[in-house]
Amino acid sequence: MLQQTTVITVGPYYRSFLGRWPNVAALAAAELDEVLHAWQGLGYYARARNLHKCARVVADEYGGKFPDTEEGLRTLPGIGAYTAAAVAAIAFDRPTVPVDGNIERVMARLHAVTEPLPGAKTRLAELARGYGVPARPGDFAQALMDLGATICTPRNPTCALCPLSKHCDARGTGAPDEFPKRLPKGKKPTRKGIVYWVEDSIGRIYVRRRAERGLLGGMMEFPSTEWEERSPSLAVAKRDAPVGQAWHRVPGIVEHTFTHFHLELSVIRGRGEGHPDDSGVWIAVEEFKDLALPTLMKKVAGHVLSALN
DNA sequence: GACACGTGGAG
DNA sequence: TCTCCAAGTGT
Repeated sequence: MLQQTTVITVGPYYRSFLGRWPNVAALAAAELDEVLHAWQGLGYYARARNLHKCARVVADEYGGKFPDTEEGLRTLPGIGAYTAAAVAAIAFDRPTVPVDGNIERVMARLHAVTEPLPGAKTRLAELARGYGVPARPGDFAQALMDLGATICTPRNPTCALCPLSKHCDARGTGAPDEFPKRLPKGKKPTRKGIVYWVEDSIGRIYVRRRAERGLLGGMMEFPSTEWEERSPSLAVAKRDAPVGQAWHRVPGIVEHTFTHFHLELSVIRGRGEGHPDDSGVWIAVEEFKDLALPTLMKKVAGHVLSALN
């Protein structure tokens, strides 16, 4: 959960997961659907699929016990270089140094590394591991991460409180907050599309499941045209609708920004029936809470519902 | 190595 | 309002 996500955001999800699935066996026994639903709003949904798959691998192939080496952990779904090292060090006291974004920043400042990220990753990891084998690997890692999270912060670092300030090369430059250097980011493209909000004779809405892989994988959605640089015309959208007829455009636009592109969606409302899609279901608005609806789709629903009032 | 992959809080 | 970025991983 903490991969690319703040502790504050994760907290409630973590407690909810632990309450509902207190151990690996319980999570392994859960349906992927339940897990995705519980994950909704947390983002990076591949993590939810990996977590679930990981629980099943540990339950089925490791007798419910996690491998206790970095190498063994590394083979599990969703566990990469950082998490394998972090679990090995913190849970199993293995002599290794996980390197997360916090530690990269601390090292970049301590040594005033001018090479920009992401190219500098290898160098920063070498620096973090260059202090010798830590006597208490878990504490060493968490000390550095917490230093980064609370004092050596991305903006406005509190150098006056930093136990390492006298050794910090970036502080000597007078602008420690300018480390680590980063390559300039490219501008995000904008994509556009048209969403189909289709209602049946008793007021239920048509939703379907997205493909397992890729963007919002496995989450539920309202059908839409492709999202491309140019939105299709309304005529084309109506012609290609997977379900529905008697369309009316809902005024306004739904906007959402993903990691790598902006999205602008128009919505058309229509009436329909039937099951054009294996993964499609008709569902009352009141039941949306039972679906794994990503934030984008909640915005769409909110947009349509507010337009009706 | 580069890119895809969400979301919300902070400044 | 807008940019930045967070206990990264998989392809």
